[in-house]
Amino acid sequence: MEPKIKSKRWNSELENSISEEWKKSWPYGFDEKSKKPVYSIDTPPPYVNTPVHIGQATTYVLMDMFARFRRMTGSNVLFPLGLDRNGLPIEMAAEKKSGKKLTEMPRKEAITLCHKILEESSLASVDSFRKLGISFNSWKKGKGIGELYETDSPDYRSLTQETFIDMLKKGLIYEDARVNNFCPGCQTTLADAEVNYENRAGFFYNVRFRVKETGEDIIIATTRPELLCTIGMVIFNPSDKKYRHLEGKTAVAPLFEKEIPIKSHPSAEMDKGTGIMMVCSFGDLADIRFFREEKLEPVVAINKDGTMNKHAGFLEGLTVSDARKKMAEELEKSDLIVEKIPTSEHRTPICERSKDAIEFIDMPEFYVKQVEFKADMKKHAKKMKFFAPKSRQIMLDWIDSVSIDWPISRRRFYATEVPLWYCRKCEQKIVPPKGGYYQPWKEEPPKGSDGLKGGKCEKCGSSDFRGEERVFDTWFDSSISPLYILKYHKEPKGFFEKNSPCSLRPQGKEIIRTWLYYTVLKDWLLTGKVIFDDVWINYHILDEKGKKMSKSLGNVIDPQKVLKMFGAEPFRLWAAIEGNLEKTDFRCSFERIQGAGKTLTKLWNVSRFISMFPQPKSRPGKLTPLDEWIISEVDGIVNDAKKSYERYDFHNPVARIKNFIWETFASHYMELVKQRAYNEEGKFAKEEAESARYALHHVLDRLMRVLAPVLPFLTHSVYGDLRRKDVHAEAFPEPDEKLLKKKCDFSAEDLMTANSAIWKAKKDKGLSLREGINSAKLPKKLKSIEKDMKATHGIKELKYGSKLAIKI
RNA sequence: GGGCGAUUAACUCAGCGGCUAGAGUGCUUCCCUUACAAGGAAGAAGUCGGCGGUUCAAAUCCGUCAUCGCCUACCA
Repeated sequence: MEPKIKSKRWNSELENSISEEWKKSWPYGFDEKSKKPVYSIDTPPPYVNTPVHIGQATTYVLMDMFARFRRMTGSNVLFPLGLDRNGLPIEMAAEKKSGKKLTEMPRKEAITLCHKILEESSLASVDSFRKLGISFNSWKKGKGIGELYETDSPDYRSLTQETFIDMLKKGLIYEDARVNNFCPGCQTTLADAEVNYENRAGFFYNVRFRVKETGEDIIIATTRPELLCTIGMVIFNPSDKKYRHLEGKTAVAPLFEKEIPIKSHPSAEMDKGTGIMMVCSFGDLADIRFFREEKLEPVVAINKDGTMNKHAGFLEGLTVSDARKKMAEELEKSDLIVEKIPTSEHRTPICERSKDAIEFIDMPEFYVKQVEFKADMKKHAKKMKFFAPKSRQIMLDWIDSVSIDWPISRRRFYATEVPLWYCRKCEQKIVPPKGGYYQPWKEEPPKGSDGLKGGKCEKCGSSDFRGEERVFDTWFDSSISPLYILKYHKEPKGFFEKNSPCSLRPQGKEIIRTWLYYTVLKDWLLTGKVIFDDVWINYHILDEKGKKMSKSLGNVIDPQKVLKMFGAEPFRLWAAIEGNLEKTDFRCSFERIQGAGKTLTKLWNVSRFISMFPQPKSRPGKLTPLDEWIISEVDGIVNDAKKSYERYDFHNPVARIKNFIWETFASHYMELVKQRAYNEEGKFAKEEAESARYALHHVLDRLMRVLAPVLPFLTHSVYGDLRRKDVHAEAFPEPDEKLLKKKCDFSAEDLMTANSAIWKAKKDKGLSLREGINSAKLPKKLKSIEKDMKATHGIKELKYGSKLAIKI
């Protein structure tokens, strides 16, 4: 008998030919006319200027498994690909490439440089996605449902602006000048979510102050001596006896001779530093809060370029870090520093993008209200189903730590423009109508804007307008991705109404506080809905040594390299089996991806073996007990896999399926059924052979379908060769309930133990596995498969007892 | 400082109240048996981080300590 499948192993060239086939007619487009329920996946748009690395590729592969599985269970899957092209990362790349600061050139020029970066940005990521077999709805850019979208397209940006106009009118957005995180390098205000902390080396300076009334010295520790000129108060803990006599007295700041009140305050801890501290405006966010609560007048001594201003006296013009050094020197000269203790533990807030130290500067910015919605947000976080459930806590913790509203305006260039104009004469605000894409820095306000009357300022009649120059935080854009893909702006009462909330948000744990949090907040404020049903949070793929992949460490693995070395299928199988990305990080190892390839070879050859036998047209009237057993085994596994897949767990079921293929099926069932399936010597009845062939094909069929989401190429190839159908268009298999409930006489373990004992006995005697044995005693439960046991092992006399015994 | 997670075979990981604790890789011995030598068969290998406790029963639950990660915070 000749197998229908010719080659002896799976190879990645077969992937290429299937890719070519799919290129000609892409089978995964979104069908708007379909009556099936929509299952929507809000995929994370990767940045285009750097290609995705293997860790990200792993997450998209897993998302693809979710999508493919849902298609097989009767959903119309919305699985669009988006590309992120807005914001600081693009501007940073442009600055690096040109060697110039964008903030120091005309805006048009800066934008031209960004466009250049975007044009040159390779589409390596998109190519990787294609080769990995990811079934996004479309690879074509467009505005249609499911088409590839870009976050800087006029269509996307107009939705971003529309949401701003809406929220502004609803009073959910306001403008205010308050002290906030400011990055001197990027020259813009930042939200808390964009600030990271790093331990940086520095010093504790123990500085000598004088008490005006008593003339005594007090020693105050600080890491920011350059802020001495902004000191607002000196405080000590109310229960600290050492300083109690100073209550209400006046401290004199050294060098500046500034007089400030000394008070007791619970936020001063007795065992920190010297137990008495100075509060300056502003070393950190806590200082801001303190000044606000104590109604102190802050002195802002730092300019927005990160240099000291006139309030800093002799430090004026110096950068913050130079000023710190200079101040320390001056204090030392005057013998005002008692001690200087080096520390590597000084926690410094830094800009997530540029890594510059954050300063606190007041600027007028737009804010989205969020503090007053903390309780609502916690309710929403509890409503969404998190996979894994423990990931919910990350979001709850973050909500707890929110203390100020969300500043959304940025003083940068390549991002969505804040769509506003102002009358130059009377500062009347001009708000354009929803639906357009506006660039106020280079356009006049459009007709129909609020605040205009006949093209003139409604209030003063002037026609001289100033366009807003600020842009939005990129998260203000990103947080509407589910609205965009569900066509909120095009069909709020149609497609959106019908198909929201979005079924699934898959994303990394590190952007829970940004992407997930902001999306849930903003989309709820706009639509009144909790925008996601399910949230799948992935952990990270680490490098071979267990280190996080990052460009700076130089340990980034390109998926193209993996594709070239092994192809998509071993990588996909590895991604499913290696670890549980919902719960923990795991490592990327080429050795282990290659190892996954062995299972492909096994599965391929199992298929090849089965392909030798014709598939019976219908189910034989009677199946042998062995065949009934294997069918109930595979059906049970498929049934459990379905339940796990629904919970986004591919790891456990696929590992189990892999084990089933190698052990239960290939090593034991196939060995036992071979002779009967061949039936070349006519030892078995025709019906018995038919039963074997039916069971073999049944198992193959189930394996192909249950693995189709994981191994789209291999299953497509095998199923296509043997069934002439596309496995991806098949339904996910339902078990044979009758067989599943029927109890077999024996278990898989009984069978394996018996086989192993016989093989071991032969081996111990130095016999080949093909040689026969005279007698064997097997457990009674195996009696129903006597014929198969005899034929497989060549047993002449078979007896039964409670114990297993082999005689040769 | 607070929180979360991890610690299981040489390595990478499953298992998370109940039969002698599993898998892959690696290792040892034998075998080209007509699906597969990128294979097959057999095998060695673990006081499940330490210490206490709950239970008839503990990798599994509780407490505590240690080490390593991550998140979070007003450590002057």
